[in-house]
Amino acid sequence: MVDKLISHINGICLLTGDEIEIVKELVREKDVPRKHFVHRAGEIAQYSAFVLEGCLRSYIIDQNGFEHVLQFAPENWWISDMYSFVKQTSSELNIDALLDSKVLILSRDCQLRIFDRIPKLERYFRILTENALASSNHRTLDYLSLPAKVRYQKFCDLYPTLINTLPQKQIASFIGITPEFLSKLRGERN
Amino acid sequence: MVDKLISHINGICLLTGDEIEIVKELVREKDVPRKHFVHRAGEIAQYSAFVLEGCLRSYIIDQNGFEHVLQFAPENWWISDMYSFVKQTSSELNIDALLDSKVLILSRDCQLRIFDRIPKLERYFRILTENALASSNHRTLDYLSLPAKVRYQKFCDLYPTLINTLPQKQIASFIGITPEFLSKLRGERN
DNA sequence: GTTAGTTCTTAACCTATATTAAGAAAATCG
DNA sequence: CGATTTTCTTAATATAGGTTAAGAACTAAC
Repeated sequence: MVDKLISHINGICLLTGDEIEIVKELVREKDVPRKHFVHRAGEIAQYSAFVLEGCLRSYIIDQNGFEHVLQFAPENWWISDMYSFVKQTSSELNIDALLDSKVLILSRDCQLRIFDRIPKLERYFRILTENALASSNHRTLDYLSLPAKVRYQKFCDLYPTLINTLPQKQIASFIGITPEFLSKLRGERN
Repeated sequence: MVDKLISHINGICLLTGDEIEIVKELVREKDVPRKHFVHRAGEIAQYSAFVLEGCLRSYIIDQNGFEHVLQFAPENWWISDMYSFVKQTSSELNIDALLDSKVLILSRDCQLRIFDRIPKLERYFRILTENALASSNHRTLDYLSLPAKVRYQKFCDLYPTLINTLPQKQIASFIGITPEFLSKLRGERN
């Protein structure tokens, strides 16, 4: 199963046989059944997770007890609380599985140490982070400038797979509206 | 003036004398008077800018002609259209100066080439990008979970300098409300 | 220092989206 | 399979924040 990560890395920068071995030793495989947590608010994020199967999500719970989804992570995505993972401070995010999932976990410690041994991996993560930032910026702009209906349409275009596998209320939460309002939008002709 | 960038880099990973020389050759200093552009929507973002003095901003103009601020860049910040800069696709953002400013510009080309010569700089940008993503995530969560008034208070706490130097309408745009509504919020007791 | 352009404030009115509630449909689990 | 929980829909009502407009307060430019 680790091969899935290796080929993801190879898609960005080619690893030698030795380097592949090192990577294999650093990550640990883990099953995450639906509704089980990978990380909880209040803790420091020690790990980043690469999704082999299934789908995870990160979200906060606000003062009124409502959940707000920051990220979905289907197959081949990394997920963590970036803020806590990078600054090693207490986290506000929860990360759990929306479907029965299988992940690889990598600790921040290992990650930083590996950057010195395999600079290619620093490049790999630099590129992933750049892409994530670019997407995040896009999402912010959509938020600032588009009404909910258009944000929903864009979500459907961008993540057609998720539309069919995830409950609508999760998607409503991601685009920043209530499930009731999303249901209403969907009910409207065209 | 380039020294300002050098010490910013040194704050994250120490450069040798030789490396400093290389950096100095790669960037170009540029004056940007208030209201002048560093980058325009429709073009591909060739450059990222490091602000030496003054303050820049990136923003989109929506279908109704309204501006929405994605980022402010006061002294010692980098600014670019990350999406366009990374993917080398046509940009939707404008970047201009809110105050008379002085910047250093670095092309994507140079940046990528320098990563091979000075891996330390790949690390520098990897770390900056991680931090930017962590902040961006935070902003998204605030957006999803907090009312405008609280977002404004957090902005004041986070960027006390900007509150005094920038017009309120720019700040309203950044936190995602109209200037009229911000004025109303500020008028309310406590 | 006058003029012209911005920015800020206030207030009346409007709208997108939230809230509440209750039933229908679907998914999960024993 | 039936029972229970979760999700989805619909509709009535409520509200945060937008729109419009007009005057006041700044700022910049000559």
